[in-house]
Amino acid sequence: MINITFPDGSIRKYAVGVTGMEIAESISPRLAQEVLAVTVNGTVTGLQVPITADAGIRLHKWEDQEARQTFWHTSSHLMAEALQELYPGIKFGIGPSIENGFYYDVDSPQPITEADLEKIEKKMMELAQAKEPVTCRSVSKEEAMRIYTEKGDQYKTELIGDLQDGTITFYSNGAFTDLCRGPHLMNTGYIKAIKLTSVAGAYWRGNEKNKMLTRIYGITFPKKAMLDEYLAMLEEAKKRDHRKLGKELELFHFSPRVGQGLPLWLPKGAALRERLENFLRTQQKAHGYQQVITPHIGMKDLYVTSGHYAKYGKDSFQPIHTPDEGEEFLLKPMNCPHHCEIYRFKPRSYRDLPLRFAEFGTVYRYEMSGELHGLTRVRGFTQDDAHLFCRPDQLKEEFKKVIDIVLYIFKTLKFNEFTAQVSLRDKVNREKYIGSDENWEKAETAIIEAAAEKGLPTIVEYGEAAFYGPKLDFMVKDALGRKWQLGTIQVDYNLPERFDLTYKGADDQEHRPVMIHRAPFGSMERFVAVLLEHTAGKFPLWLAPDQAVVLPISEKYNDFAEKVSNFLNNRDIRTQVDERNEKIGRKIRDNELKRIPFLLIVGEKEEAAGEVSVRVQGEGDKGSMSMQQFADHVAGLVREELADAAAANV
RNA sequence: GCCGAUGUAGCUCAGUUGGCCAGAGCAGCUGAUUUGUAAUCAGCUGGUCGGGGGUUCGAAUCCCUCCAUCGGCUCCA
Repeated sequence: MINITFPDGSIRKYAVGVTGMEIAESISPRLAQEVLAVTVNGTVTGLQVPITADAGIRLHKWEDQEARQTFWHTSSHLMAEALQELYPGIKFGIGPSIENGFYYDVDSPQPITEADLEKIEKKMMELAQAKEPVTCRSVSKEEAMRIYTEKGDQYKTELIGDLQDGTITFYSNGAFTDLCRGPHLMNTGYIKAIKLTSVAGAYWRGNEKNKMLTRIYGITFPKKAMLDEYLAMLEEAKKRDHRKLGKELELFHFSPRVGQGLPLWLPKGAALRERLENFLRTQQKAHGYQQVITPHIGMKDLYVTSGHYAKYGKDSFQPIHTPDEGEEFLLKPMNCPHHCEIYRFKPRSYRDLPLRFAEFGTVYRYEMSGELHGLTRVRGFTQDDAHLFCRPDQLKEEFKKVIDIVLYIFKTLKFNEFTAQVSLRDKVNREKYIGSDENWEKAETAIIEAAAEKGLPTIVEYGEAAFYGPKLDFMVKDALGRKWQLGTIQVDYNLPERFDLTYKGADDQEHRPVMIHRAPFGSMERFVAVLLEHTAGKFPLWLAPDQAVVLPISEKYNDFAEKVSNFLNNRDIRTQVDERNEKIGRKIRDNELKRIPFLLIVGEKEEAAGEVSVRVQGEGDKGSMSMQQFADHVAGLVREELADAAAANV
């Protein structure tokens, strides 16, 4: 007998070799129906796998991520089974579960397009309804290799080559057998709803130089209703797409004549951006930053010195030549070298440090055409950049202060769900980075310690560092759950060396400063994009391009409406008048759709009393109040929005 | 850049197997209406059917090519 310990601490005895499913059945038939996977001693496994020794277990229902991952992983095998039947000769790459669903990379003799998905879904459904059991067997590396070599499968043999003998397992469902670590569902019958979402190309093993395979994405559910719900959720998310909202709310526009990836900010978008910039400028001023301004181009040599040219030069916009071809300039792809030259303007003393140079610097990068994406990935954008030059002993404190600014901004804008990612060098490919190991280690330590001391939960990613130093990146998701890097803070020992930056220490010796690169928004473009998707265009009051629109009942009250508008604009409440010759219902509808926070209806009553009738966006009529009362109300709300965050910024 | 899909008026979309001067709603303009809390009525304007080339008696529709967009991959200083 073996002891099985449950999460609540209770212990039951079972025969050796009991499976997760048998345990579930022994507890209740209902549980046995709902359970999809089991964690045994911390490892998720299939319910069909025998347990041979004392163990702690947790049974997973759909609500648990572990159950869904197992469910989707089996779904990818089910899809593979269907594909194998429909496309004889097809070869398989990898087919994992992902955050929402699964995919399988395949190399098919005949092309598979979106038109084929329905056919594949139908076949999958057929196989699912057969409730084929999923079985597992261990094989030796030699045997595994032999099986796939016989099939002439270059993909699986390559994968097996990287595996250790004794750990190799095959999973089968119906006629399909796959090299796989598991875990899997008991059988394919759990899968009741199937949607293959898209086909895409994907390089084998993620390497651009390898063959491109066909990746088929899908998602499955144990109930039909859950699929419908999921699809409805996707539809909702599409409504929040910043590209759609940007058009509807007249914030920005892309013109093919200007060029792809080069956004044109419309008046309302520019107003929004200006608010954000002013907000940050104010913060930075309070934190001892000084604004600087630098040109949009610089001599090529500047970027050769910084090392950026060697790294990105050939993939960038090509140099601009002077008419006599004597000199070469680059469109500024980053601000750091310019700020280094500002540092070099005069000899610096240890007493001057830290120096904090901030600039809303517009930069241009030649992103490959397929990488462009709305405002989140563009070729011309403005960084809310700053470079902090400090003494080594000031580094950690400075870094922590920057974390404070980033958190303050996220808090104010209610980005409550973000991931703080420590981006370090690739563990193997050290040649992609410049600078000494010693400096890299110092920089990495500074970041990790500063984050820890701020109590900031972080994840660590290798290979995500900038080529000159490690970063702390703040990632936020868009409406469809895609992660984007917004804020970034970077430690750099390299550029100060390359630009030979020094300061005179108290010891009368020259010393090397450390540099912090930071951009709390990341870029104005990307930040506005993510903000749009988070708020669905309902910006906080302090940011709304128009805070109130006055709606006269008829043209007779246009003069009074004008008066109200002037009154409010004089009190810094951004107000417009809707003077169109339309019925009030129409004006309300149109301005509600434009997400105007306050609509002020004025007619005979209001004019006589000197009042406005207030409607709150999405909430309807709130009754009337005097112009002064309304102005006070709005000012109070704005103060609250900004003060809340200030209070949190200890 | 790579794989796949899409591209019709400022916006959202119809356009049967290739066949009369290419349609609708919204927006815009003009007029009527002077309106009380989510779309007043009427008329008008507006389109090289993404660009270029080809097939055909005839192309929005079929083929080639380029451009742009969308979903991925790769990349992201």
